Amino acid sequence: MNKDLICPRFEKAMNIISQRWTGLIIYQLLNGPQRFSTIESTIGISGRVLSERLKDLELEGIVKREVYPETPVRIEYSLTEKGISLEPLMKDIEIWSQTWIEKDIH
Amino acid sequence: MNKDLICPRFEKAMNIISQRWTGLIIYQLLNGPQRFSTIESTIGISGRVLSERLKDLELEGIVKREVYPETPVRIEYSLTEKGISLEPLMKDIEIWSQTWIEKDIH
DNA sequence: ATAATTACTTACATAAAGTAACTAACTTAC
DNA sequence: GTAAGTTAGTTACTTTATGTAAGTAATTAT
Repeated sequence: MNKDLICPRFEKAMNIISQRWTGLIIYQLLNGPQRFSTIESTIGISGRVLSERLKDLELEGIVKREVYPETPVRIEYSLTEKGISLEPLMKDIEIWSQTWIEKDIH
Repeated sequence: MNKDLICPRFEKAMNIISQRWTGLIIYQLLNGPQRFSTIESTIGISGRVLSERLKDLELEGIVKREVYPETPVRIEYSLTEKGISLEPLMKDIEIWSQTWIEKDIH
């Protein structure tokens, strides 16, 4: 009885973006390549879930992982072209939040 | 040690949008007012969670609930001005999905 | 030898979501 | 008038996701 089905591609995109933490990780990586511990402390995600999310995002082709064998090892996460293509979307959320979300919300 | 903190308003907005099902509910309501059972079957959410989400979205001022005392009762959910203001964002996700998500993904 | 660093992983606890049956209020069919 | 149907939920219970805190591997510094 439901006339208008939801486009599966839209649904897939929404599932990626709307997974907990994913948006903040991508937003954070728009500032340039970053290491695990930086992302972890900046957005306040647990290491367990960050590790999981970065793997998923790598599989989706949104995030790229690079190893620099220094001491201690440095691993940098950055956005691929596909990841960077999400920037306008992130900016939209930013702009929306500035209009519709109150200043004093914690 | 983390220079760039995340803007709390952005974070709040992201938390709303990125909560599971929220995006699809809003997207669905862009087609106009709809009743509980229609949303439920169109996006494939469980009644338990839909009920919860609609309450949250009403509290956020994004969704409006209206009762029509017919038989059986008709209750329509629709977007407020704040809700409608999310349309450009939804369209961006739609456009992004058309470029970056494969056709044959289920 | 001990401690420190980074990028994880593991085991366990808690919170969120899915499932399916149930309810309230009313109407229509038998 | 009793049973069955309708919508918009709720409730109890199960499964899945996330949080927490400790542990690991590789390497260097003290």
